[in-house]
Amino acid sequence: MSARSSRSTQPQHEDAGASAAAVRGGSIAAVAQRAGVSVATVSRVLNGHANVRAATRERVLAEIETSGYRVNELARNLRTAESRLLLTMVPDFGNPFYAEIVRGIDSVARAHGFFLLLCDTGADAGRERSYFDLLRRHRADGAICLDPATVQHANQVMAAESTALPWVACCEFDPDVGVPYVGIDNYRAAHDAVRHLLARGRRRVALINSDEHYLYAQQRRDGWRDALGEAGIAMRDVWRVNVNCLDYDAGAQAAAALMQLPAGEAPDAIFAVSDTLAVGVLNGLRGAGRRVPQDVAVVGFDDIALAAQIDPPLTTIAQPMRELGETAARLLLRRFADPRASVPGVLLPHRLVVRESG
Amino acid sequence: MSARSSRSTQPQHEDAGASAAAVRGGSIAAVAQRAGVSVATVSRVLNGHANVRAATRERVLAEIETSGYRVNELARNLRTAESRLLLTMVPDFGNPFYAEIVRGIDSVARAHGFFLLLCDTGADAGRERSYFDLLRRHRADGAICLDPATVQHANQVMAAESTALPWVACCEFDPDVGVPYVGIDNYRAAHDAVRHLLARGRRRVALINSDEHYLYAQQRRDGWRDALGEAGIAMRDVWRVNVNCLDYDAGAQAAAALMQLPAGEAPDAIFAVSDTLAVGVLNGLRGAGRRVPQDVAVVGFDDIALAAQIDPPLTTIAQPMRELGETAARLLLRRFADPRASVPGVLLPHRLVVRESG
DNA sequence: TTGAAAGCGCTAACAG
DNA sequence: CTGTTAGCGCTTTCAA
Repeated sequence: MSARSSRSTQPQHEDAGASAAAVRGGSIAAVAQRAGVSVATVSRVLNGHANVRAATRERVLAEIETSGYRVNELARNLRTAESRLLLTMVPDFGNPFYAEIVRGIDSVARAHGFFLLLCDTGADAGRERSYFDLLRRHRADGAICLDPATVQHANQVMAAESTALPWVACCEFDPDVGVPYVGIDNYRAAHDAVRHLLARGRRRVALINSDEHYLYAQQRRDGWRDALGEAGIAMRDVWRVNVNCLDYDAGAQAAAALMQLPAGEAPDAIFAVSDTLAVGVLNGLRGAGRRVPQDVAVVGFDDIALAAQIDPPLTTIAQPMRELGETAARLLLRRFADPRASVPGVLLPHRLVVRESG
Repeated sequence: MSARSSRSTQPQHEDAGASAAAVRGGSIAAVAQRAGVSVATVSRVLNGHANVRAATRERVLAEIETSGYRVNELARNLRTAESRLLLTMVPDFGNPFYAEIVRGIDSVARAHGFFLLLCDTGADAGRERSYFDLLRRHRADGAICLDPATVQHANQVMAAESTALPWVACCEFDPDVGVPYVGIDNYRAAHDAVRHLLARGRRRVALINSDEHYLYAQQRRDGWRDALGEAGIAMRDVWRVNVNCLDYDAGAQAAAALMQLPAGEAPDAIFAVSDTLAVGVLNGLRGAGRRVPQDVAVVGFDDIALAAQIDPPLTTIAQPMRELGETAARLLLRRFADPRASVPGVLLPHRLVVRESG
C-alpha cells in the first residue's frame, strides 16, 4: 500500500478494511493506530477525560507530540453541533465606540472558548440584512447586535422568530420585545447633558442626533427636549439636526449648518450624540470662526479615549463601553447555558464627564 | 413514532430503518423525503448545479421555502474541508489605522464568500502566540497578520513551517522569508517625512518610533537618520524615543519628555510613526506650552480620518489602508487557488499629505 | 479502563 | 436527470 491518494478526499474503496486512507493523514484514527489504542481513547485524552490510564495517556500524548497532530475542529463542530463562534454585528467598527465594546465582548468570549465572527453591517449598507441567517445555518452559536438598524429589523420583521434566536441587543434595544439587552438610560443621559449646559448659563442648546427612527435617538431627543422644557425653554426645530452617519464630517457639516442661523437663533451650545460627531463639531465651529466654549459650548457622548486628547478636551457623557460588551457576551453565554431562562434587560450607569468644551 | 427525542443529538437505535431521527428536523434528508427526491438532488439545487430538471428544482425550492430549511454549514464545512473563515490578527483594532485595513480585508473576503475571524492579539498580550494553530486545526482557511510581533514570531520560531501555512503578512514583513506580504516602503516614507521637515527649516527633528525590534520601525528609523545625515545633521539619541504602544497617551508622554530637553537640544520638530501617537504629541506639546507648528512642527503617519479634523490639521504620511487590506486578502485568496504559485511581495505607494502641523 | 460502532448533515462519485 | 452510497473526522454511547 503506497502513500498515493493521501491528498484525495474522495472515497477510495481500496481494500476491505475501511479507513485505509484515514490512517495516513493527521486524523485521530492515524494517531490511534500509531499509538496502538482506539480512536475513543485518543478522543478521551484530547478532551481531558479522567478515565484513561496514566500510562496510556502518556503514550497517546507522546504520539500527538511527535506527529504534530491537531484536532480538526470542523469535524468536532459537526459532531458537537456547535461552532463556538459568536457573531458580532457592528454598524462600523472603525468607530472607536464600537471598537471598545467589541473588545469587551471579545475578552469574555475568549475566556469561554469562543471566537468572534465579525460583521460590519455598514459594509453592506441596506443590502441583505439577514445576518441572522448565519445563526440558522449554524455558522455561529449566538449573536450580539450593536447595529440599531439591524436590531429594529429583527424586532419588526422577524418578530416572533427573533425572540427564539440566541442573540442579545446591545445599546439599541426594545424592552418590550423579549430579546435580552444591555444599554444605558438614554433619556436620563441626554437629560443630564443638557441640564449641565443649562446650569452653565446656556440657553439655546442644539441637538445633533442620529436618525430618530432608532429608539435610542428618540430617547435622547426626549431627554434634550424635556431638560429644555424644565428650564422654561421651548425646543426649536431649527436646533435639531439629524445625521445618518456618526463620522467626523457629519458632525462638522451639522455644526456649520447650525452656525448659519441668524444671530438671535444660533445655538450657544451643541449636544452631539456621539464623540466622533462632537470632534467634527469642534472642527466645524473652528471653520465658522467660533470659539469653544466661549461662543459655543459642546458636549459629546460616549467618552472615547480621544475625547480627553483633543483641544479643547471634550465634556461628554461616558458610557461604560467595555462593560457593555462584557455584559452582552455574558448575557448570551447565560442563554446558552439555559435557553429557556428568563431574559434580563440590563441598564448600566452613565456618567457626565466635565472637561473644557462645555 | 412520537416527536420525542427530537432534541437529542445522541444515537437513537430506534427502529430498523436508519436516520429515523434525521428525517424530522431540518436536515437535507428531511427536505428530500418531503419533496419526494433524493438527498443528492436537494444538495444539487442547494448548490445551484445545472443538472436538475426545472420542475424538480421548483418542487425542492418550494419545500425549502415552506419548511424554512437552512443548510447546516457545520456539515458542509466538514465535507468540503473548509471553514470559509479568514483569520485576521490585529494588535489593536481600536486603532483606526488597523480598523480601516480590516475593512479592506472584509470587503474582498465577503465578496468571495468568506467571513472574518477576528483576533485582537493585543488582548492576550504576550500570552500564547499560537494563533497559527487556528489554521492547523482548520478553524480558518487562511490568515492575514497585521501584528508585527506575531509576524516576527512566525518568521523566527516557526521558520520553515510558517512558509507552508496559508497566510500573508500585512504592514510588517520580511521579504527574505517567503511569506507573501503587502506593505509600503517604510524607509522612503520616513525619509520623505523628515526631508519635508528639513525643507521647512527644521533642524532638530525628533523621532517617536515603535519598538525597533520590528523591521518597519528599523526602516523608519533609518529613513529618519539618513534624511538628517544628508542634510548634514548628526542624529542624536536623545531625539529618538521608542514607545511600545501606539495610543494617544504614549504620544503625549513622549512629547512631554522631549520637551524636558535643555533649550539648545530640544527638538523643533517631531516625527511620530503613527497618527494616534501624533495626536497625543499635539496634546503633550500643548501641556508643555508649545505652539504647533510655530515652536514645534509635527508630522504623523498613516493619515487616518482624524488627522484632518484636529487642530492643527496633521501633516502626515498617507498609507493606502483600504488597499493594503484588500491586497492582503487577494493575495491570500490567490494562494488558495494555487497553493504552489509564486508568492509575490507587494509594495503600495505612500504619500506625503501636508497640512498645518508641520 | 478500553474498544467497537453509530452517526452528526452534507457533497460528490458512480451507476443507472 | 436522478438516486444510492461512501465517507469527511470526530464524540459518545454501550458492551466488555
